[in-house]
Amino acid sequence: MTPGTPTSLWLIEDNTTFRSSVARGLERTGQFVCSGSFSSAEQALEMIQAGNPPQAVLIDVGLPGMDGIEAIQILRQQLPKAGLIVLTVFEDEEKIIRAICAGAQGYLLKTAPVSEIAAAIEDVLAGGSPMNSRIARRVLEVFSRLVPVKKDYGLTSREQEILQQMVQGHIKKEIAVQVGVSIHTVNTHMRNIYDKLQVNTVNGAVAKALKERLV
Amino acid sequence: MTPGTPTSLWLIEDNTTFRSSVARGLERTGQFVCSGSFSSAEQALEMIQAGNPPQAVLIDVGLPGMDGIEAIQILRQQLPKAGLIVLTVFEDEEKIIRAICAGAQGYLLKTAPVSEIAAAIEDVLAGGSPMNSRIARRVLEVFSRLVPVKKDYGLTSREQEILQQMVQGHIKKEIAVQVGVSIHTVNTHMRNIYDKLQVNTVNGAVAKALKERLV
DNA sequence: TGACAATTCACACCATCATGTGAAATGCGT
DNA sequence: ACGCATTTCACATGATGGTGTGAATTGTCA
Repeated sequence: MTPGTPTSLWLIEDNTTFRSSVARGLERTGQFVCSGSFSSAEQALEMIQAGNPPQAVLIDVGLPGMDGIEAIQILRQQLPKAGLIVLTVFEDEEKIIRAICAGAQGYLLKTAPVSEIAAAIEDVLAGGSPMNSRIARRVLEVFSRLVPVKKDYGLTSREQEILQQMVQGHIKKEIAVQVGVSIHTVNTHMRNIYDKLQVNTVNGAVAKALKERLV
Repeated sequence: MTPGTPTSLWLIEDNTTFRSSVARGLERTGQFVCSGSFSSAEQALEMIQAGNPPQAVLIDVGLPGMDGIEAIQILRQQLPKAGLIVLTVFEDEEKIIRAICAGAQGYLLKTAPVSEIAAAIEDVLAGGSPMNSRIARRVLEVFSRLVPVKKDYGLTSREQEILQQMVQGHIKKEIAVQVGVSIHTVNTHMRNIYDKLQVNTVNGAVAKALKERLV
């Protein structure tokens, strides 16, 4: 990046001291110019109307007033071309997930040094998604929970097939027709499934199947 | 990390030249010792039986023979305590996702310098998930598409509570005791839940609750 | 205060499920 | 050829679930 083309930034952060500190640190590199500095999301959103959009936005999700997640959603809509980086203390899993789903492209901790923040901004604008690795771990955990590794309870293919039908909300009678066997057979398979999964109700089996992605 | 406690590593990579190069580079730091160096996943899996498991594994997913994804799954099961880092060329999205779902905790490009690989290993063992930022971007994109939007079926708090109990595999009688109401009340709530979720069996409700993260 | 949602409880009927018990056919590997 | 797992089917009984119907209480909001 040549000194002649600094990247324009917005900072949204209620802690004025911290905000100024980051702004000064980033500007000192010569790579950035802070064209907006706001203590609330509302202020930043007003500024959008005035034009002159930034190339990247650093936003704290623990803001007073408007919910940080909501702010990210709106910024993503209003500034589709801008890089959007969340700068935060270590949040709970749910908040991280929601921020990502809202459209955040980077996720850094406030403890990150200015050099790391600067690198992250460039990274986001180059098509990457810099993330603190501990946050990344959380993301991957949730991610793989959505599609976890199949545990092996030794279910046979027929048992898996019937369990899958159960997960789809069908009752035994329907499954019998669907699979093409008698209801007695379905009954027997269900018993064996219960034994193998160590449950004793349909809902227990369905819950276990979905939680552990057995089907 | 003191020089007296090097981290034991396995490298699984079919390109012998590259593998040796990485091994030498990592050992030269004094932080690591390559206790295993394999050109196929099969070889590594055999070694597991012999005991002496590594603290971390670097694996290429573009291996000949056994599918790299499958290898990761088995390694994750057999070496649950080991850090598992994928070292690869830039793969297609589907492969990245599957590797992560299989249990990979880090995802680096083969072009990464040894210093970055070394840092990544330490990072994984410290509870992080270092990822190349371009790969992270791909993950976030899929992620934000994959995570279901929490639909609002207008379940009341009591209904949510009872649905949650159902998901845990309890039967109505048990729920009545647990929640502290009569079984008739549980019955009524379940009816309303069925109406709202548009299902008519427990397993249907449980399935919907888990699939759409209602509980 | 009156409308409305949420929560609670009750009875009854039939459907469905869980479980004990028994048995037969098939296929696979040793 | 023999054992073993898988899959199939059957009968029976008590427990549990699903649904129609009705009603009382509580709290909230207009």
